Amino acid sequence: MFDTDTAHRPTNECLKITEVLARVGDKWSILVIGRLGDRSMRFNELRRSVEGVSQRMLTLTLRGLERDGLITRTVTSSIPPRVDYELTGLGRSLLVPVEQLARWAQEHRPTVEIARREFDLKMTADTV
Amino acid sequence: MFDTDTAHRPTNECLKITEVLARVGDKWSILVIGRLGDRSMRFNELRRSVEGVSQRMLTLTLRGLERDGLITRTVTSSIPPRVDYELTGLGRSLLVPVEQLARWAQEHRPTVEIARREFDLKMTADTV
DNA sequence: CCGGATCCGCCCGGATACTG
DNA sequence: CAGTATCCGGGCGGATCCGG
Repeated sequence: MFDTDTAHRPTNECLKITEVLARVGDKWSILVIGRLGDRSMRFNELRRSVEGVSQRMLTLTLRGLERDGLITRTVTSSIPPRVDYELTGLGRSLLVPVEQLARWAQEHRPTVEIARREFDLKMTADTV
Repeated sequence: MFDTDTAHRPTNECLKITEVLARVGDKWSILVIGRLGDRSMRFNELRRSVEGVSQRMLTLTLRGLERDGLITRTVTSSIPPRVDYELTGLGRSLLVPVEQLARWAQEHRPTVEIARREFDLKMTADTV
């Protein structure tokens, strides 16, 4: 999979896709994209909303998303200055599969947590 | 989003989901899951297939996936020993949204790359 | 209010060597 | 073949201070 043909060309497409997924896979990116799904937001508004993200990481994440054309950054030169972030069309299109993934996570989280506990129990049992 | 209600409880569900997504977001996990989508595979078979993954990382990735109940690990004690990895039902269910994400990446990769180049050009232009 | 710049701890992840 | 153990360098990410 991750390829159109079943012959499975090893690296060609796959690596490129990985590169793109690297952005999505990033912890903060998904959360930020999720927050911007409803409406555009300002920097500190996002900062408070995501909660747990440091200023540095939020900045870097936003830069990355902007670089990939997933969000726009509009500066309003006023005092105090104002910067709004908003999903682009591309960003909104990404929202669709991301939401599906989120739904999967939400739906199967209990199952995963049970599996984790079972696994951890077996491990400690083996060690002891 | 990432929440059932629009009231957006900040941390409760969201953090848990992030925790689950952490596994999916992992670079190797997605690729391994993708490989196992078709059929079960042995360790070194996977190692060659994924291509780029180190032995250590493949081991860690497989442990994580097994811990989360996404794959099974069946040992056949023979000489040489044989270990097969296979997707569980849960793992296969995850394959669905992951494939959608992969499709998105495949479909929009050119757009993203163009955006990146444009962005980088603007940056260097500003710096110079 | 929105960042950039810097310092630095820490963990990820590769390389290597060794077991069953 | 399928790992575990160990070492270690690079980069991620937090904290802090400063600038517009």
